[in-house]
Amino acid sequence: MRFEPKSEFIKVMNERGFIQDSTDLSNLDKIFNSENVVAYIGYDATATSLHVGHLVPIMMLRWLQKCGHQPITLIGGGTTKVGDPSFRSEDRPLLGEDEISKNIESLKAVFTQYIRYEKIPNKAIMVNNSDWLENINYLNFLRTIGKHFSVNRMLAFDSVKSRIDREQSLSFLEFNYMILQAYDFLELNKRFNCRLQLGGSDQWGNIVNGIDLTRRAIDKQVFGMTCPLLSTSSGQKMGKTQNGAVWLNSELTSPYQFWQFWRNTEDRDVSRFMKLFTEIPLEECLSIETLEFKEVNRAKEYLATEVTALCHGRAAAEKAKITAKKVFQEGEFGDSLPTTTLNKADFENNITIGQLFIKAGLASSGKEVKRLIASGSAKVNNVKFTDNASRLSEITDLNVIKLSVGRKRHALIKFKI
RNA sequence: GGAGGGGUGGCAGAGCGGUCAAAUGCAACGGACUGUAACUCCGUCGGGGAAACCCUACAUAGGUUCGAAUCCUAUCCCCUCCA
Repeated sequence: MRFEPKSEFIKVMNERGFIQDSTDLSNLDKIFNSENVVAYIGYDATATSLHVGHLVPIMMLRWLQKCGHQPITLIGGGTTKVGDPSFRSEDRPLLGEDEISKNIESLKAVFTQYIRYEKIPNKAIMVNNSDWLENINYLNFLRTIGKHFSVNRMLAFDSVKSRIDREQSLSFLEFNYMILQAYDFLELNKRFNCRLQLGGSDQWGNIVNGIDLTRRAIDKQVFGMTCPLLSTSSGQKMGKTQNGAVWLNSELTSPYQFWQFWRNTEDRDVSRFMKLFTEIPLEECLSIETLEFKEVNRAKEYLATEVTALCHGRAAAEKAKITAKKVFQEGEFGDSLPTTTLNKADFENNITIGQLFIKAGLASSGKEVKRLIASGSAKVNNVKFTDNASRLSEITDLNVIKLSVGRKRHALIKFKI
């Protein structure tokens, strides 16, 4: 028997493929259908930016708001100091205060891109769990919260089980993480009547603990819903490129690179990604599945532009699209290619052209440049570059040059006397 | 506290005196094929240098040896069993 959601939100989640797991979905649907619901997602400030893997839960929250409900974005300023051990084989390195507060700012910037925090009735709330975690009284916490947790049960959760099974140490510090996250949920319920926690499927254990705690501590029913963790159809973990993760922060991954990432989506994933990462109407997303290959290829541009527009704004997305067109179809330069400007010292030292590849981020070492030259994949202004000994002074046009590695990786070098 | 096993490249995991910048697999990068796709196949994969060539690396610090990832000593960390 298929589940037919009544509420707008659950319906969207369901048909666009957001739901991996949910507690009591039919009841949740009823509530969504009759009331305004407050829901939250939480992210720890463990990295300088979020990456595309984090995007799905954020999109869930965005839809939630669109459907008239109220989102809470929780920043784990407190829990970051503990470290989530879920599905990790080793302890996380402990982050310092400075780093954490820097990361928090970056997180906020991403959230505000997707979610509205002002001027509408159901404007979102931003909270930081350090507000209530920092000053917890240990004994008091153990007696009121700790008593609701069964260690036996905690050990049985998949998220830590493999760690235990493999006899890898799980510090007491990290073991407490799920309790703290559970406590967050309870706290948000008390403060804002928050009744739903969203998250990636790796968060299931933590979410369920929060639900149980809220029931035991204050006898209220709250809900959890997780989305699938991203992977491509060929089974790759998603969001990785030659430069590492694809970040949502434009300083770390430029809009052009971001656009390129989506442009290179596999055929089989285009429709699925449209449903998850854009607001393109469902029918249109579904129609992709029946397209001929040539049209699928066009659809990837559409996908890339829409995802980029959400993340970096419409203008940046269009610009990235135009650059891509120039670079790939016309062999031209394109404004939003990664650009490096040379400084005076480079001229004085008369560095080698090979070094330019390193400066442009197309190669990580001189050795690599050599390899690229040897394989014939390094190009300067679309001409195969073969002479590793050539130097800057041999460049005749001191305006701008394009460096390329392979067919896909391009960068510009600009000159400034 | 006692006995034993182990710490190797981004990861996994061989090597156990020289031919080791270190097998193999994964990841990554490049090429062929294409559609800026997937699949498959091929190549590359510590760093500096235009090059000759040089420099770091097999937990850390010493030692033995012509020569050590490989042997010895100490230290740190992880695991197993016993108490």
